[in-house]
Amino acid sequence: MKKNTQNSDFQHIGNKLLDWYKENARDLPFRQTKDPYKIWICEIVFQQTRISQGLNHYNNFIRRFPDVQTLADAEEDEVILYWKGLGYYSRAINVHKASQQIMNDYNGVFPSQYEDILKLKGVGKYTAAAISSICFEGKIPAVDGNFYRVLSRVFADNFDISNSRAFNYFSALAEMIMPQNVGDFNQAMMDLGSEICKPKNPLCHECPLQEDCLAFSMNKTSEFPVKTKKIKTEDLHLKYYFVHRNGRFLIRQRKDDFIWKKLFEFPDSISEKLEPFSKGTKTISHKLTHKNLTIEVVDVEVTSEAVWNEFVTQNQYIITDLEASHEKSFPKPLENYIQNQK
DNA sequence: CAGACGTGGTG
DNA sequence: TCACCAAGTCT
Repeated sequence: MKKNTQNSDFQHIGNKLLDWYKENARDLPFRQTKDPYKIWICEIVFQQTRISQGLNHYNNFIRRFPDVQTLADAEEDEVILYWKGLGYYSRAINVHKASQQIMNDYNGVFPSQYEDILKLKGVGKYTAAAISSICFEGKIPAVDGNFYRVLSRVFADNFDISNSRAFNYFSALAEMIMPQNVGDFNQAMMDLGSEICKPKNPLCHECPLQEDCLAFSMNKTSEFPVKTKKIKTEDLHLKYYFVHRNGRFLIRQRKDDFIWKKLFEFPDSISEKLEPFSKGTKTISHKLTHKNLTIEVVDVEVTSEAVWNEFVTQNQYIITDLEASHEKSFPKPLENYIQNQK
């Protein structure tokens, strides 16, 4: 406690940040509440996701699932549906499980202690700190990519952010500049990191920390943060069959622990009897963080009802159509393929 | 614990 | 164009 109130040469930095935040905080829907449920959902939605990309998903999610009870009572597939197009779909599965954890373990009351929040599925150290500080006056820095970037620049610190100890390292730095109001401090760091201290071409002339920033004084902001580990991508080839008849087509739910877990997809094989119905093939290229996908989709229009029925029955595929498919969550490239059928 | 997990924006 | 990155967590 005391280290936050005295003996810190750097705490003025945190206070400057707070002053800046009072004038420059972004007006976002989750900024007007301390409801831990809403803050939690917001923190999960915006993991590795820009505000502009996730804002509609956040609003739609809160409208449909306004509280823990509603979310816990929902079907998993509907929760995943509300994550459609957002990516990192395990987040949807995890918030659903966590809502049931809250119902079972905390009688539906969102836990207020950092250690309890941390036990929730899908909630790690960053998110637990954010919820704790914003909703319950916890005094823990919510160290994320913005903290890495801002702190490494302010202190011209070349600690490698790909190192697994980076979280602890930058947490200690954060505590040196952290003021009493940690909730606003954490949110101020996020706003500064995304609006001013951007990865490329930071707006240093607008930055409240400019005169404290060592990287700026050395004209070396582009050299921080240091990140040695490069992402390596591999090529992957997928093949699907768009098996359809009279406007209806076949899908199934992915069950494995590969990409797009629990999302829906097309059959990836057909029987010999269907092969004569194959028409054209379309090739889609789709990039993931770690994979360059090439997806081949074969259009199979089944003009024989007997063959269609046999294939559906033997493989237990789900029959859907353009309209009903809106109620299912598909990977983006398959969603695009379906929309192009119109 | 290093690698996997999505999508869209950016320079 | 394409590598990098954006409010991380899980295994």
